Amino acid sequence: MELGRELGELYQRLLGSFGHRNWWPGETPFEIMVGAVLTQNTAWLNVEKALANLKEAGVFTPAKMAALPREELAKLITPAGYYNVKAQRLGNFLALLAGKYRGRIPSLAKRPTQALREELLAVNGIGPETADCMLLYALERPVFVIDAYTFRVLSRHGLARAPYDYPVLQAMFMENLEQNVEFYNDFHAQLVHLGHHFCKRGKPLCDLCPANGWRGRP
DNA sequence: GACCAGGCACATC
DNA sequence: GATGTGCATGGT
Repeated sequence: MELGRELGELYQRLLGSFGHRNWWPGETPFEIMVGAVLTQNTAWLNVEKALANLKEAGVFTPAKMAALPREELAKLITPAGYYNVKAQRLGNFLALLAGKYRGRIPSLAKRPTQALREELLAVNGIGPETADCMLLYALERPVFVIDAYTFRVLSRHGLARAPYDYPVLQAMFMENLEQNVEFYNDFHAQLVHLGHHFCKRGKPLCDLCPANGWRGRP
């Protein structure tokens, strides 16, 4: 049984059930990158409040955010939780952006994917998921994003086993599927949607789960 | 009032 | 190298 085919069929079934998810919510690459940090272990609804605060305060540009005292930045992003940690992490990212790219996302976007990924991972506070969200959703690079939902859904569908291992799971997707930005974008979004609404602990298996009727065909 | 949410870094063994 | 812990708000 071929993994790529199985994953592809899972995607088709998700697409058929939910339609295109149209991710990532956010109007600019910068907004998506900031959102990627703010959403770390945090419900998106709270991230939206923090983003709205930044916009209302008129500081939602790389230069203005970088110039903001750390406590003021923390105050604005309070609704997103872990606000002290995240203010520091955003500061670290903004420092990379300002220091190496003159605060310009288009300059940063000229870097090749792997080099950029390593630069992002070198920022304290940007781990693999945050970096890959930035690469896929803000910069449109064909990088598959793994997260807690991905692992949960795959486990429940018998396609992955503990322990949670980011590189292993990522390779599962990228070595068995076509490396395509639109596809990766929507597939990950579908997995989050499924995990969020149906594939939860304490919930019965949804009709997309193998144990509840799904046998690998859409 | 518990439990969870689109992680990550760091301490400790 | 594996395991545990701090960070924090807001919705269900």
